Amino acid sequence: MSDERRLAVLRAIVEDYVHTREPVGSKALVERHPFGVSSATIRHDMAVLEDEGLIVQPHTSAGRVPTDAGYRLFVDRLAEVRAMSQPERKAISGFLSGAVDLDDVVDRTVRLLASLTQQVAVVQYPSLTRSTVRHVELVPLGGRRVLVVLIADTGRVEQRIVEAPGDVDEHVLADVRAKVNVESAGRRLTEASARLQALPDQLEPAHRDLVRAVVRALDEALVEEREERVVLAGAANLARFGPDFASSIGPVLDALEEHVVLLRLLGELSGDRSAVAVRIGSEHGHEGLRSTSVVTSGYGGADVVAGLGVLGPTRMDYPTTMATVRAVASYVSRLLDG
Amino acid sequence: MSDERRLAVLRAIVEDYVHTREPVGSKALVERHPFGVSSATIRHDMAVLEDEGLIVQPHTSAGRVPTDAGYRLFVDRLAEVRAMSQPERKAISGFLSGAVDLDDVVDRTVRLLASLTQQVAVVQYPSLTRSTVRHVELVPLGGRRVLVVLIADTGRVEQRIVEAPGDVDEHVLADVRAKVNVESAGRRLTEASARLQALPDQLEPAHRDLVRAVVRALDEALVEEREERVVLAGAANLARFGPDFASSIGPVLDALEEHVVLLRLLGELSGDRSAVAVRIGSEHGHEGLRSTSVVTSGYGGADVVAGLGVLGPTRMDYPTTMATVRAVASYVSRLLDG
DNA sequence: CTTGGCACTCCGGGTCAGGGAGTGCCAGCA
DNA sequence: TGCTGGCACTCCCTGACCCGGAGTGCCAAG
Repeated sequence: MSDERRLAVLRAIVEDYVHTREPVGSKALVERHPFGVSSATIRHDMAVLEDEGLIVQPHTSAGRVPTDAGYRLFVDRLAEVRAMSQPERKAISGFLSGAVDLDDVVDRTVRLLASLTQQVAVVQYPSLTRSTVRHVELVPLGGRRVLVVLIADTGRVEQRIVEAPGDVDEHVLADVRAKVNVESAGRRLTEASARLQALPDQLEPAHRDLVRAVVRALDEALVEEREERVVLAGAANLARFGPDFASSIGPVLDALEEHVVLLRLLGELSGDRSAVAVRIGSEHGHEGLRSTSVVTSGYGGADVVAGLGVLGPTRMDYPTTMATVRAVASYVSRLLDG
Repeated sequence: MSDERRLAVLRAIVEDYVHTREPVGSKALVERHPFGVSSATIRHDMAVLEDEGLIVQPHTSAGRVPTDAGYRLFVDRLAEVRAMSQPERKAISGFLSGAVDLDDVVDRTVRLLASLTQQVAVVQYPSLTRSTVRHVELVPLGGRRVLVVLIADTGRVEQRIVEAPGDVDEHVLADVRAKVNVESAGRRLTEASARLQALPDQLEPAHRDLVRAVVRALDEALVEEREERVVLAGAANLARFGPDFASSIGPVLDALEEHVVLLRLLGELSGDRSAVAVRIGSEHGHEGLRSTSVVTSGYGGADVVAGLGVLGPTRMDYPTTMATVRAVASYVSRLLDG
């Protein structure tokens, strides 16, 4: 039994199905691919592939369609990741390099991904946890209110307004600002958080409550990560996935609105975070995303800080999509490093 | 010709159609509504209403469906705006009052609107142009880079990083900061912008370039308004609008992603900006939104600064939707004022 | 102005038959 | 052992057809 040909058949089925969107039969297969054997032989191979759970037929006497497991095998062993052409690379770097600030980078990235892949794109904001504190600024807003601004080295800015226990004195605040910066500037966020915890006790009792309030606000921004923002684009492409997808569109939109779900998808990157990861159909535990696949990659320079990716039908062009995601991730990383 | 009854018929058709989602015929109409006349009479009225362009029949020998003009008349003259019940009001204010900052207010508002109306909700961030400057902060980031932070009285914060012509001196920066604040704090943004333009010339030539860079950054944030952000939620509800809506879902998602379109919808508020406005079907010029209606209202306290609203099928429950939008807008306004 | 009656239209669902695509199996062959 | 052509079978899809129901427009009479 030619193990090799069977895999070639699987690959052909995946490719044809992605292309035609219709179950592919043995006859059509031998016509389009030079296997050098007859359709009967292919039928035999198909029967075996079906036994192995890699393909199914929607009805008796219909062509075959890949299962999630089939796509998985295709991705793991059969797909040659397509290389991007020179013009494509030019277009990507050109479009991204026009960005003026971090928000703009994220915005352009997500739109670029959506339009290149014609799927739904998701980009996570560079996470705070892995980056370092560049500066902390405290701005008196009058009365007892103080604006706390945290600037990370990724260019990300977080702000909180805190209510001090009593009226805020300019000079005291300047003093606190200096001390907070000494403890946190240049350090990893988690480390900064730890050092700040000890800060109130080192100061005069009269200022402790103010410092506690400030530290609490910083801590929220530093540790809680609750502001793990994601941006998405290309939701309209869902409608282009075809009529067979129409029934899933509601649940998928639902899932897309739950940013927690998206963050989980982006966060669960295996081993090498900067590699492209693919999760197919039911592989990600979410019910509403059963008929979709997600192609993700980490990005953000040497120390990978966030994820981006696209979501499309399980019946997607994996090689091209993976190539695009990888290329975009690498360009964004380069951009943020520089 | 009983003009009055004809309008009652129109109202009944709208209400029944919204409820059943199916063309409504003369017979079903007299069964459900106590007109006190026979179906033949109603048929006559319907023929007239059709002549007037208020209703149409999808095919010969089908029931009638309201046209955009029919809905328009319904909204303008026939709909009693439903009052919200006490528990509903409680729920709204309760949910909104838990917000911790401006982002949170906007976020909660849009989600609340979406879940109350089961439609797509849109909320515009309070606009900068109408508000005043609370404070401008300049933070040296080391080397030639300066972070410019603009705080508006709405709680909104804008930041820009500028590249100074040369290395930045702490004291010079403090001086510039003080001068900038004198010129801008407490003033309308447009006014602040104007005054800042003149600032560079009043300073020592050595600092002019730095000041110019800072002023340019502020001006971007102040005048360009390019950051007119909108947030939306409930896109998944599009799938619930029914199968007859399925074909429009793609174009609508497209339109939703073009924030410019949404801003236009929210911005075009007539006369009394705090009143509820309704735009039906083709009334808003956008092709992709032909089968949707938009219910909007301004919000943001005495000086209305932004818009919010919902988007749903033209076949929507206008009275309830309008009541909800009005209630939410008024609660958010109260919240931001306090 | 309203009403009952009537003829007419058209949609939607149900049935039915035929063609096509695809399958599984088998016997024969290299 | 593996490949092949042949064959019978299954099932979907399409189009044709028919029928019932809901709805309409019109009309003549109250």
